[in-house]
Amino acid sequence: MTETGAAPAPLGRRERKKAATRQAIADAALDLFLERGYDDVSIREIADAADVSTTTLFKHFSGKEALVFDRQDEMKAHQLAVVRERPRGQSIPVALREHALRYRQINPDDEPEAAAFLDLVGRTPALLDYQHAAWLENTTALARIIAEDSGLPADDPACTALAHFALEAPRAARHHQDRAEAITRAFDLLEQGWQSITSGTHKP
Amino acid sequence: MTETGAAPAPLGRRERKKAATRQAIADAALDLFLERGYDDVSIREIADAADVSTTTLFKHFSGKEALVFDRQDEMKAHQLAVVRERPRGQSIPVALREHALRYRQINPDDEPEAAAFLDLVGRTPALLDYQHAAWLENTTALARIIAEDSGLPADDPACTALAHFALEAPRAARHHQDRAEAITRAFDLLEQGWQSITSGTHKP
DNA sequence: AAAATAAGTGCAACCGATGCACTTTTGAAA
DNA sequence: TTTCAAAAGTGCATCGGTTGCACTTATTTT
Repeated sequence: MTETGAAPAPLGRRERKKAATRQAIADAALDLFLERGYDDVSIREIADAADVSTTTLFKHFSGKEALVFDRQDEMKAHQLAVVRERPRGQSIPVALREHALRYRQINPDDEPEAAAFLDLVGRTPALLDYQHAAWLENTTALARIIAEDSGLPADDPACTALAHFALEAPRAARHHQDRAEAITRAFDLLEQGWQSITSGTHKP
Repeated sequence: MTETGAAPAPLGRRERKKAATRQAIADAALDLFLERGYDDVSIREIADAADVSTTTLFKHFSGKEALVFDRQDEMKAHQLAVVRERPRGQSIPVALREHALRYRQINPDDEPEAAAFLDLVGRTPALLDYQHAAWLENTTALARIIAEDSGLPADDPACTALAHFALEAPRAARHHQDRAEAITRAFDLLEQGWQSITSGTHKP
């Protein structure tokens, strides 16, 4: 009753509690994962650590992988923003390339949390797959942006192809020692092809 | 006692029985899958139908998906062969494109079994993912062929990128009504890019 | 105050998969 | 032939992820 303030947003007590529970679960999960590795932590353990039942856990998260990528939505939005707000004159493939390269460049001394997180994902195949699948969900949105930008029809298959390949580029570079260079070369291929398609060749 | 012949190949009784068991399992699995759908058939049912234990089943197949793609090895080999034995003068991307297009063109009236199989795979996400992963395992081999053919170093990232993207092309075309056209356009992008890379830039 | 809503609980169960100890078959050596 | 070791197969128990169901709370609405 005496609690007056603390209601800046239109969030009822209920929704706040829900959010808190969700956060508690995600935090507990990430702690355990970082400490012992993804595969060596069970759902039951996480639920115990967060002091909820496994049933409750699965009402908040669609699966085990989703516990790790709690904020994947933000990353996806960020990726699209990078393309939309790219410097004038910069091509879309280049913007995507820069984004891909930047993502891999986090300094362990600078951002230890982010580094540990990336490491966790990087050494867990299940997480790599999940992340990549989520990544690809941006294909359609990205294709639309490309189409708008180049004046092609919104459903032009070439736009989808470029979007898909660009999102796939980091994976294509996976097995090379120098990943950054491999990514660059993959994007070179795409950019050259894209130039040919959008400029010349159409009508001889 | 009266069984005299029937040992033309260097296959002992043992290996024949093993192969028979494996085949029985795969057949039972495919029958059930086609009849009721992949997700609605359990491993235990398949094992029962083939009259073996689940333990035995898993000694023959690495997982549930592997029951469906019993002959994936042949398909992979075939794919590489298509590239190696392509008509003189035909580029590698074109050979891959033709192969990709041909794979999708099976006439239900002509090859009902193959059609039913493709349909089963096509409507089961788990199987699509598994198939695609197996598909991508050809990336390295394909990259090597591309490198040899174009005189680039065997580990040139551009070759890996082209191989990866080409294998990815069918997926990029997934959401278009006219899949064949979408695949063609995706390969156009790759081919143009590849030409630019291999013709120009080498040594000015 | 009562009814409607939604969070959370507890439990049992299913499914894919694995490990272990055990029996049977089979190929070949003794 | 007898014997022996490897390999195939079995049975069972168990694990971890996931879901369904019936049930108790807490909060919101009427």
